[in-house]
Amino acid sequence: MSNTPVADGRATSCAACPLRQKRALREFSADELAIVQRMKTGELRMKPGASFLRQGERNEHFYTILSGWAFRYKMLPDGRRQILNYALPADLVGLQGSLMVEMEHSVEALTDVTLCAFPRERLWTLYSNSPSLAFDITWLAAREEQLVDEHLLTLGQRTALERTAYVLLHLYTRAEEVGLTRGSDPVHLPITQQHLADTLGLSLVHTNKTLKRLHVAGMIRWKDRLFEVLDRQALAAAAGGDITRIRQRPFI
Amino acid sequence: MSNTPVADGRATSCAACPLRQKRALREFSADELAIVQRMKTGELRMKPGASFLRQGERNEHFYTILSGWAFRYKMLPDGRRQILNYALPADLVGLQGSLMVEMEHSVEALTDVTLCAFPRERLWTLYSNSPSLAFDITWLAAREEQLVDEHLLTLGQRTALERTAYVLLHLYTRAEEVGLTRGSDPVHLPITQQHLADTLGLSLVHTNKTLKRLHVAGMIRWKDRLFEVLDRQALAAAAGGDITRIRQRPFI
DNA sequence: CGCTTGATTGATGCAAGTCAATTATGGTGG
DNA sequence: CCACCATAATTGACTTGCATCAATCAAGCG
Repeated sequence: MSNTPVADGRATSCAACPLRQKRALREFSADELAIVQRMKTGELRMKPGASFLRQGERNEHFYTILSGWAFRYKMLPDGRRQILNYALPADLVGLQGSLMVEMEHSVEALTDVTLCAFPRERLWTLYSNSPSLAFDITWLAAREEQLVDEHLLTLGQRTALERTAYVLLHLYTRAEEVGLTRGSDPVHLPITQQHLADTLGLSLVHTNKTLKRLHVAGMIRWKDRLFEVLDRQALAAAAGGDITRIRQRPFI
Repeated sequence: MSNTPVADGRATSCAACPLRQKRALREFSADELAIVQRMKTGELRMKPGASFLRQGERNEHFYTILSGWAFRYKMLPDGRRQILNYALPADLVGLQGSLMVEMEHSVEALTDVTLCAFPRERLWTLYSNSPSLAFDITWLAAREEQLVDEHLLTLGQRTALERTAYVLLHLYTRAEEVGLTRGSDPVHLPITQQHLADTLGLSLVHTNKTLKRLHVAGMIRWKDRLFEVLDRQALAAAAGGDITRIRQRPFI
């Protein structure tokens, strides 16, 4: 198999994928690159607020996030919403809907999002042609579950203050991991307090008051979508332990 | 490859695996059966209360539950415990610990448990030799995440009464799926109210009082480890929607 | 028979929810 | 340029769902 970049009308060739540069992501062989390239059908752009995967619907593609932020969520019939997790660049979304009959959650864009699309049928081809990539996909699924496990511990056992500290530190750390911190500290955190409340399982008002406590204590600054950790030690302590970091990770 | 059952000192041959009978589980080809058989190193028996996979430790095996109940949980340094999910026959546990460096949660037996053990290195062999089984493993990982997602919605958004109704209905349904209902109705539910409280993220006392409400309303009966759904309609309504059932599922 | 584990119940307190009003802030059309 | 509107953040007053504390009861069991 050739390692020549495939030239085709698509926006980006996988060999030139900007995500490949990231230190946190594992290297691909030329073979693997070619397989992913052949599986990719194109790119998709989403506007903030667009739900591109919806609970109850069958989805024909799954996606890797090339750029932007999104979030996975579930809703109850009466409108209560629980945000399950956030999806950042290099994260895989919609895999569940490709394996099962239909999606059991929805995914919505928070910023302009660029997605790399793979048709669900070709997942099977990938499993037949590349055990290593199949392994990576399982790894990503297991990693996602691990994050949800941690979130579950947070909602079930931590107090409002601990929860808030934990989730903020978690988001900050993940943004760092994929190089979303410009320069030193502040990250662009494209969520409202309502999103945070729906993540924490708290009311909007109480979320606001808890944030204020963290702010007054000098641990964080969050203004105009810019988020800054001022005292990581203290924030980690308030969260009840630091965040589990991932060394090297695969992505498709 | 032969479809003759492999005779070797092990307790059960995979071809004769009692779980194969279950309607809910997908059929295996002779090839697949042989591969699983070769991967299996033996069986393990656990006593109630034994934690056979532990948070922070590296585990050399992952397991399929052949019989019995177990639960996955995480703990905070100060002892607070969150039960993430329960593991019933045909469920896979410890996969995460085989993919990642170490376990991020623990698993403890609730009853006598028989496990089918697979060494972590052979997972790679399986991915190389059987795309279909690799696919099944990913399916199981995605399914587990789906269950945790639902649980997260429950803890984040549902009230104590809704939570309790939901989790009980969930457990009952899953027990049904793998044929744990003897005769018609009552299931052996091998958990204490403390387990349930740690699952729901509620205090023991409040869990007890909420159970009583469901009992008084004539929806459930739970006495001496025997659990019965008396009014499924009402219980589902109290839970805020019925449980997502799975038609056909794979297992390893 | 006393010990331990689990279930049950009442009294009291507090963390978080709800209600309601006010203050930015930015967009937009007259 | 400004009046108008919608979205988001903030704050105070009041309410409540769930936690905590503290007994009591029931059942197995060595």
